[in-house]
Amino acid sequence: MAQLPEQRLPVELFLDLDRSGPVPLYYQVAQRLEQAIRDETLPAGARLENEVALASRLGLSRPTIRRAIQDLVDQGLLVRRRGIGTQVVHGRVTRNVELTSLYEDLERAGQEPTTTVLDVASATADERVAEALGVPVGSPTLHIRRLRFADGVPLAILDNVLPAAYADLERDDLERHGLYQLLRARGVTMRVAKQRIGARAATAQEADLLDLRRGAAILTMSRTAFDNAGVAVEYGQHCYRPDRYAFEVTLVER
Amino acid sequence: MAQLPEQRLPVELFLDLDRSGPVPLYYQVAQRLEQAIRDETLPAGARLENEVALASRLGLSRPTIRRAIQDLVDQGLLVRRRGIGTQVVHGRVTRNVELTSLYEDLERAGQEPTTTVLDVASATADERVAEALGVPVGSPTLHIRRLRFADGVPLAILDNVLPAAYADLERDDLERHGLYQLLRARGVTMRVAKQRIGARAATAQEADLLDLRRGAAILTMSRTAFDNAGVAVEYGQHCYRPDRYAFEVTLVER
DNA sequence: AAGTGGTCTAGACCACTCA
DNA sequence: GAGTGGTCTAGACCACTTG
Repeated sequence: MAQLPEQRLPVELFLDLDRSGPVPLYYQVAQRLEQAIRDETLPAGARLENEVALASRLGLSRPTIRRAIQDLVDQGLLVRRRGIGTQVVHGRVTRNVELTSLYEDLERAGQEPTTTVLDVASATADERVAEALGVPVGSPTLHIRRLRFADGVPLAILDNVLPAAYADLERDDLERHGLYQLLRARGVTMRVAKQRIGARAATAQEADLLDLRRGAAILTMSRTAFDNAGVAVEYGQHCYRPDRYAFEVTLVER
Repeated sequence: MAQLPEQRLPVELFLDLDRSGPVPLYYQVAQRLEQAIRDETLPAGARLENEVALASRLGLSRPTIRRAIQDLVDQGLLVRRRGIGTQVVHGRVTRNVELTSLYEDLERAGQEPTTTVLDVASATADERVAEALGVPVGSPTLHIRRLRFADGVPLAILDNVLPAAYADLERDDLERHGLYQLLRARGVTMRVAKQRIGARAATAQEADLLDLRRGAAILTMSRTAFDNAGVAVEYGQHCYRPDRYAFEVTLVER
């Protein structure tokens, strides 16, 4: 595969770094590099200037530059080889799957998300829920069952269980906003999510809700999300219409 | 949620750090911390000793300790909060989904993977393949179609396309080893993979091969993998029996 | 031999949280 | 105010790749 020559990015790209604001320097650098990759100022295969030179040219220390580059490596945009250099990965640039909710994914994709709340009820944790949330069996919880539409077409059935601390979530709020939005508005920060993605045949009820034939294939995802204290915030079991939704994942070897 | 007291890990855990060998110090530290979490020496919710104290106690610099901790944060095992400290995440500890192949996943799970090669043939890249591999339309490629069994039960149909550089892959090798094993044996290092996971109904042929009813739900995954030069090595389209396979993914907010 | 990224050090100052 | 993680610096030495 053709090895493109080293690319010296114009310093101008980095002239507006803000050293006094709250945004870290490595983040500002990473943003500008990412932009250069996305608009193909740095095309696939291009070799980056070496770290030491780049650092000195931008007036930053090498660790700061390294941190910026590492972030892009972790996103699958760059590849580093010792003794060789840093290059832009070939292949289409995909958005990173961050810890977002379906609602936000749809908004970003320009599809209009709407929600019908099928059920909101207090309940106690059975064994499965207790295991997932890390609470004792029988603990009070809130069960939510929603139907999510994209541009008016039914897309997913969302079953969620939350610890009782969030029992004051209102039906109205859930119709108008995504669950993660509502949680964030109460100061909860989701930090880690463990997901399991599978498939199965739709039940009669699911097929009915999603406007599918009974027994049609559906995509399933179960997830437990944890906040920045490491405590489970939410356990969800979702199923999606596979003709309208898929998961994108980028894996990077560290 | 209960906040467990600070946990001072015994220095003994870290006494056998090897400063002369090729294994980085941060990696050795991360391994020992991970082990302590997995065997619940550090139980869920436990607070770690602060970075500065830990560094001085182990005779390492703070950046080295930070790097070790960061690795575990990226794996979803630890959570950090400024002004508060570092804690072990609640919830079951899951193995990290690394950039592995199905063959290796099965081996690690103790299921015996076997493979039937359905077809191996040279071909030229159509538009879809060209796009995925980043090669011109019409480029020579190698198509491979395999049926993968776990403990003798059909599990997945694996369709793969590779650049012509790997056209010498033998049917025999493919029956006996995983594709990624064979690639690694030729010095290829996979670094980045972009996957798309979905579902659909099985075709008659797929149902036949996987021992399912026609129209049964199957789990699908398409993937492009890139080597450490950022060049596409493999494009795969796989489908799985959903009653015997699912994808596990851990997401971490950076 | 020259050039690259990988690791490690020893500090410094800051922002945030809690009592 | 004391303690925590977050950022940043300016070096150093090493391992690896290429010519």
